[in-house]
Amino acid sequence: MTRKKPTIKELASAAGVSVGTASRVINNHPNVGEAVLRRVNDAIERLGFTPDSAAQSMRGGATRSIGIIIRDITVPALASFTRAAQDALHDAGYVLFILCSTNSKERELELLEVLRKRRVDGLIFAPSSERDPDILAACRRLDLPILLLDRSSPQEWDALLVDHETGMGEAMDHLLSLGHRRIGLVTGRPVVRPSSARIDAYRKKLMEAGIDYDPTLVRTDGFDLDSAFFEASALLSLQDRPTALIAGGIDMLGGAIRAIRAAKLSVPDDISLIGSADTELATFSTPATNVIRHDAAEQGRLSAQLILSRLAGRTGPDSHRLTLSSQYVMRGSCAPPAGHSPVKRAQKQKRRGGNDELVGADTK
Amino acid sequence: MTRKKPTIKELASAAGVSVGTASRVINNHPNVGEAVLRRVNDAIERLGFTPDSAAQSMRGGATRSIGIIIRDITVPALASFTRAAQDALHDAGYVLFILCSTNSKERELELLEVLRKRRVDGLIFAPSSERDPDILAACRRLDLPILLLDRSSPQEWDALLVDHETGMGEAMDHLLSLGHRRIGLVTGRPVVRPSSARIDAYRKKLMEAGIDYDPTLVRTDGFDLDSAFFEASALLSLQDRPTALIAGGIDMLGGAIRAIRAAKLSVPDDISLIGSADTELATFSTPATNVIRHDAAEQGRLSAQLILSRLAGRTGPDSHRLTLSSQYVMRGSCAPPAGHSPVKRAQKQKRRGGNDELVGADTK
DNA sequence: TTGTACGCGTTATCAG
DNA sequence: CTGATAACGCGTACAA
Repeated sequence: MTRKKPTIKELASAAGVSVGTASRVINNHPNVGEAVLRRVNDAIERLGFTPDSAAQSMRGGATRSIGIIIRDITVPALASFTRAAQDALHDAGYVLFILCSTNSKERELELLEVLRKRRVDGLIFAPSSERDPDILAACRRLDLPILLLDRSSPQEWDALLVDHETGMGEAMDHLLSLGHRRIGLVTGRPVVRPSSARIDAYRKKLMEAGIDYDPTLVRTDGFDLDSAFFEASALLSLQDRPTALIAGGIDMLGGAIRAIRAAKLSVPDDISLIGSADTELATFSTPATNVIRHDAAEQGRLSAQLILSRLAGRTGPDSHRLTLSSQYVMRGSCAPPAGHSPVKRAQKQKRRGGNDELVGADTK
Repeated sequence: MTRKKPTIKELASAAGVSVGTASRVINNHPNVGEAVLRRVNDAIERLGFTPDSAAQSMRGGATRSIGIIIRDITVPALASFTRAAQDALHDAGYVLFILCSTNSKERELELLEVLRKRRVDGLIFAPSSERDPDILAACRRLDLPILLLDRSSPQEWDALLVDHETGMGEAMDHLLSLGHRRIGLVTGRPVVRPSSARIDAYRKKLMEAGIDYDPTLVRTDGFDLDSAFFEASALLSLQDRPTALIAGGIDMLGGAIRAIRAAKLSVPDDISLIGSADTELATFSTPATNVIRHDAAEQGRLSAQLILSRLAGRTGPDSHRLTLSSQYVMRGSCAPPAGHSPVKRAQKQKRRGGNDELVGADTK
């Protein structure tokens, strides 16, 4: 039974070689004698030797670890993202420090400090604001490759972006074609791309349909479930309340549903509903909820790939940006507004709910 | 703008002191001169100095990091657990390496190796089997404080346990009182406490009710959603299918619901349904699903506390174990079996679904 | 092909 | 109270 973690010195003496030779075997350098190699490998096996990564980091500089700061690992889409990124990084020999910011600036700064101490080799980050100078300064002093998650600025860093516009556009098209003219939108504050992109697409589609933009129908606060509940409730208690509601955040559908229930409304008869991530909740709600879907796991894999490629030596001021598509998935949560002449045929199909679903155009 | 990460040597010379003094200031040792202290702290601020934790680990031994190996961070209850544990550990100055095993033995061994290299100070672990000798050996060679998550053996390690018996017992009592006599149970393989405890409680309650135990009604495979779907489907396609179904795993409710839908059955009229974690899905499903609830976040906090206390010096062969209660939450997913004389009054209340819920006895 | 010796950034010990 | 120095485990020039 092996006791304490053996050092390379012990390994060397056990194999009857010098530490230099032992090190060469460990990192399989070219010039090692046949017999010596076997002897050392044997000892490695016998002692259960593993190089101490702290010491390695100190010598070589790299820690083979990268950090991620996200809002909350408790949000299903973010968990999927993180899981996928971690798996990919693991395969490349990296470990991932997963840190949750709760979308708080103070906490973000604190976590950046943690990562600085730990000297991670890279950072995947979705800051709570794209323009906060303190956060940007803290990032810069890290002096690391950074991959922004769905944040478009600053331009100097790589970014993995989601094309919210397309999915949102398809969703709006659908609602408008059903006859909705008052469409509520709850999302995060527009200091961050996912919100602003959604709002842009929302306004654009309204304009195309010749409908005036009514700012009271767009409520922006946190991306979290509680904010969603609160803001959705506000919309639903308007005297001229919207006939459709879009939850513009991956964790907001639950809050919206809760608000709708609290208002004793039913989906889709009283109000049509669209969510922004394809979760268990969206699938199993009754009726199943239409969502703007994007593949979180794929985003995680690609993020890992992007940052690894950067770590692998790509350097210079040219930043890489990757944009992933989103698509609108129709299920049973949308219908013509009450009092509107219904398009029976199409509606019946959609209302069947559950497994058979229609995916919007941009499927490829 | 601070460039590279400054070393203690640079800090010392910037402050005009020796590295020894600098170090003393950093770790606020008692004997430091008033003026020198100010001078050094000033330089720390100015340079943005942070001690390199790799170097610290090398010197002191401790890495101030602890590892957790869990099934899948994508499972909501596990995400909540992990998040809470991480927050508590963060407050104590530790970082948490979150690693996902997918309940695979090979992967577990691989991840244990990762943690060995990284020299974490402690491990929180829910192994896929309580008795697998390879895993136990790998754990032992880590030579670390280990906290088992809902695993009762081996006894030598601390453990945080969930009292599945109580919640399961209450659930069974409810079903039996409604008149169910054929109750299906899908759960994980009984190589692990959560499964075996559930099965034990299930059998005990049946026996008390004078009902013969029918092994065809208990299906054990993975704890994951797909296994749940598959095993639940098998139960539902029995010629004499159960009138109630318990999903005995924190990630299994979705699979059970999917199976029920695929079988074109409806809850609770055709079949009563009980889940094992209080998730969004359980809350927002229609009808809202009865669950056996336990507080994952609280478990996370307590786990952190337990392992910290162990790290703080508690030593010796005496292991600490903490058991947390579970409780049965009644909502709208259970009813008397079809054809059974219904208890109308009680049922109506439960069927109202949604927010008003009745919590089982053990509420304290 | 192999061994020796130095340095990475810290902290702790020991003199002064 | 402060400064110099050894040691932690490893990789790598450089020497043999």
